[in-house]
Amino acid sequence: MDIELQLKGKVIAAVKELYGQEINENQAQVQITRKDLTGDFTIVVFPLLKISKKSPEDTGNDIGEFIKNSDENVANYNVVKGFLNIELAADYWLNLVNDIAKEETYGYQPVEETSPLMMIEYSSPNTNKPLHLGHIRNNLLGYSLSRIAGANGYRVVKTNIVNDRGIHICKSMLAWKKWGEGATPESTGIKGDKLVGDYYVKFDQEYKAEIKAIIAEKQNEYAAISDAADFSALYSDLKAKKKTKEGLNDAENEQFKACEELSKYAENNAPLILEAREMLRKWEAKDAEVYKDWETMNGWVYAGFDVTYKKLGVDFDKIYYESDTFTVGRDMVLEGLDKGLFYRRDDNSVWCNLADDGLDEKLLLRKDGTSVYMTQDIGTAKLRYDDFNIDKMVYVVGNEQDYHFQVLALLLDKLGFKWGKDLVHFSYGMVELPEGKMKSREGTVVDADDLVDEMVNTAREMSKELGKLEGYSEEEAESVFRMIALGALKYFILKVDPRKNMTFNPSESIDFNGNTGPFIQYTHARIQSIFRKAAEKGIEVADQAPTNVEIGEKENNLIRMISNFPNIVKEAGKVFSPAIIANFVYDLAKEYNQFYHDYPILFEEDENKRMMRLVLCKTVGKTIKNAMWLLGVDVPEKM
RNA sequence: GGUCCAGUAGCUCAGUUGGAUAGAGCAACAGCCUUCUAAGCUGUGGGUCACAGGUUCGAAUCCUGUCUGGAUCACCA
Repeated sequence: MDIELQLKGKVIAAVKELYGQEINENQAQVQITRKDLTGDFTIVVFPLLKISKKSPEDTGNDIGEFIKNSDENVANYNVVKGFLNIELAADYWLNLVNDIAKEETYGYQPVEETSPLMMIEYSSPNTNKPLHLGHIRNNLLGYSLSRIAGANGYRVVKTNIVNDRGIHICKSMLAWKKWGEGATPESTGIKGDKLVGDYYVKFDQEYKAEIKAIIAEKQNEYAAISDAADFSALYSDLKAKKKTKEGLNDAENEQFKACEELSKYAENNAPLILEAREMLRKWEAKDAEVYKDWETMNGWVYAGFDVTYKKLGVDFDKIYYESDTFTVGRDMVLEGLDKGLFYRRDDNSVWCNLADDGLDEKLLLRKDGTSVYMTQDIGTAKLRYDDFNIDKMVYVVGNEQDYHFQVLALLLDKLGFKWGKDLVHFSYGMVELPEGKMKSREGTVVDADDLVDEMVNTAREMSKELGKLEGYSEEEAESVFRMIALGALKYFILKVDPRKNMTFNPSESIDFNGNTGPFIQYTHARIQSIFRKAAEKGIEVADQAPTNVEIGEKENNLIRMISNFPNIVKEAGKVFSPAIIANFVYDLAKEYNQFYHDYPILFEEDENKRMMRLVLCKTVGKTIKNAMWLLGVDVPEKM
């Protein structure tokens, strides 16, 4: 029974009884009372003044009196300005605590065989680079969302699409072939994904050098810029100026065009890129040698990714590889072409016209018949649809892909996927450094493994300094350090509204005090400590609280907060936001710590009060644990 | 240029189905451990909610315009 709804009903009944008018639910506004005022729920009477034809105060008093007389849960009321504050009886709250105390999975809805199935795609790495901070946000969001969806009654399949194919892999492979001298993760002791990433960087460096050389050689063929001393400086100046309001004048425009043309020529004709493209062609033709190298290098990368995923505590139920899906996508597109959904241009490329939906034309197959990004996503969708009976598909992908997913939804719908039209692109913001975006060229990328390791080290140092893990074995202590480190990192990332860009300052390490994961974990550990002490003292904690006790202000606040948890879970599931859970559990922990500070628990002399507080502590602890679980964060018994 | 997203304290962020005096944390300063874990608690200072209009009993929240930042509009993925 939802007390808010019940009060709403009372308001509607009161207005009918007192003023003889039917009002709808929106006019009966019930909200939680501000903390600094007396009361539990507040009814806003302003919308009712036109009906009552009385002052706000009189209207409030009328309705308050009516509700007090007709609802046994209501103990009192008061009216401040146009706000009617309702106070509920202590019994009501204590019964609520006892209800909550009975439920082990408090806040979660049950999942059955017949529950709808939600597939959540996240992570989706390329196999040419190790995972970095941006991927961490993606992974943590995806993982948390999968748990939130589960708590909202969905069967969940966590999935990952690995972009293991394409020119980027060939670049790494080529550099390794040329300069690697047979290096392997074993021979160098370097983690597989890092090793492959190093060769990707190596390729880029050499490629840039070649481009520069070509530009130097060909610059004099472009009249507008032939006498420029520094090509790259000129080009970037022009680019910058083009973005300003002033724009470029005619002469500068000529120069700009020449720059663009020349750099494009150089980029497309550097020997290295030509070689890489040749390699991609060979791969598509299943050339034995290229294929073998590709499998080897990808194998290294997967081994490296597995380590990182494990470190982060995320996993998948089903992994797809683009190398398996892109041909399926091509077939789907060709099928769509037969059905007249798409069309072929003179140059043999295949397109879809989305003008009716307010969008552009979109390329689906290149003129040489090969797949693009979109083709691959269509193929992946097909395979997934064959494998699972998907009711809802969620893609956790950065907001830079907003347009892509808008198009994908339309295409999948046209191709007849029932979940296509309302697939969810869970679009999250970028992680930025104080100076702006992370740039691999400038070495400002924050590596995922390094970051986690650093956090664990900090947690270890801090814990040892505080010396609170006496009696724990080395192993047990290590697992607590890891729990705290990950708690700090995960909470730091998940507490921010996912849609927004967020800033991460690597020079200021992630905090362990204040609004942080460890603060919440600490609160949980504190609660468990009380129960250890209770056991020592021989106090047995009952399952249910006695109901014939008074409750204080902070106790009342706590009960109100935990009773709201199921609503928070629903809301988080509805709008796909772990941040809502994170902010809730922080407020709860903060409130609990105040209670803990101000109220004696084990030292309370009144036995009934003591038991009531103990049961309350138990429900708070459980709520914290369940909320943190939804974020993918474990809570320790001791820290 | 078109489209989308954002702008709240020195910094990082909450708060948007319109509601009361806009909240936390960090940083600064001042307190609280001979009772349950001080990774805690209490207090002080810090705000033109980007700007200008509008809608109304009431706007950080909704609408319009402007400014600023970001993303996107590829035969890259």
